[in-house]
Amino acid sequence: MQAKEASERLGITQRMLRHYEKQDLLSVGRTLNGYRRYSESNLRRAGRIRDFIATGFSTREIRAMSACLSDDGSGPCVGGIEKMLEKLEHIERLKAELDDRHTAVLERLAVLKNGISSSDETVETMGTTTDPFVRHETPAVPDATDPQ
Amino acid sequence: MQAKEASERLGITQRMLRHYEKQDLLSVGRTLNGYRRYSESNLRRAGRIRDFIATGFSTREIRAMSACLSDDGSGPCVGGIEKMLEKLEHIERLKAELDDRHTAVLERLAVLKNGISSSDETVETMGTTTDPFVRHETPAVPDATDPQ
DNA sequence: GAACACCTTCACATGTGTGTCTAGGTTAGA
DNA sequence: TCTAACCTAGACACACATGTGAAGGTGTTC
Repeated sequence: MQAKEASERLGITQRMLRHYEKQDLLSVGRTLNGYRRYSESNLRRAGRIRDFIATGFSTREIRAMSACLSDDGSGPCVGGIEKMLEKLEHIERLKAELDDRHTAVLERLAVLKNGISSSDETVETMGTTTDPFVRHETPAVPDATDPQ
Repeated sequence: MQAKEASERLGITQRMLRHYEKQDLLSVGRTLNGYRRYSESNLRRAGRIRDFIATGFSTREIRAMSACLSDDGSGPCVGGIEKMLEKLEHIERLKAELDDRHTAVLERLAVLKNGISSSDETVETMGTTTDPFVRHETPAVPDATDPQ
């Protein structure tokens, strides 16, 4: 398929597709007239790239992982093991964080679905401008859903 | 504690802490001389902010979620429910993706720990410059670990 | 062949996270 | 009192993902 359809199916811009290609993340075929020709496999890969970027990976990092994560050989990846280990840590932290957020969001939504208009003015949690001095902590609630 | 200690304990720069504060994500107390005074709760929150940013959230998004995820009221969040639902989708997709990547990485590492020097030259998977024309797809492998 | 919708490359612009430098104030120790 | 190590605010700079516009080629349809 050509660029327009690909971008529409992925929900991203053609510009982004070209960007990923330019960053050597995506290798897109061409038709005889020079038009890009996206395959289904291109689409899948592009979608993953998209998600990775949306997850905070840079194109550089994605490129680096690309070799390590390929189905085949390990050769070019050897030098990158430490990098991958770092990344693993990061991924695990992020997964945990996302889990927390996920449940937190669900809980919050549940609350909202019940009494929406119940509490009217709600403290906004941040008090950025108010409170000129030292006392900005919450009473030391330990876990991840604790604001501030 | 003051800025230096905070930044060291978090493993991020003072500049970043100030940035988050300036973006209204973090509300830090001051001592009488104007120095920032970070509380333990500040640290936890800053750590979470850090992870969120590293996970691809912008400060703007984090700020938007801040109200919704607070322990207390739902008031200012009401308008943001759709946004949160979108985010939820995103989060779930990312979690799945991270899971895939995670296992993929683990498998790859396992392979590497066995025969490292076995395969010598390995195809690099991307062939960006070679292959001037149409034939760049992999044979349509369907799932997430399929390269290209 | 004119119109139109697609495609191409190139280049400049913008937003955002972060680095880094400047210029100066504060605090503690010799 | 001098010095070093901390702190502050502000500004300029960079990388990166993206947007956008220019200038032009291709293909289809009337």
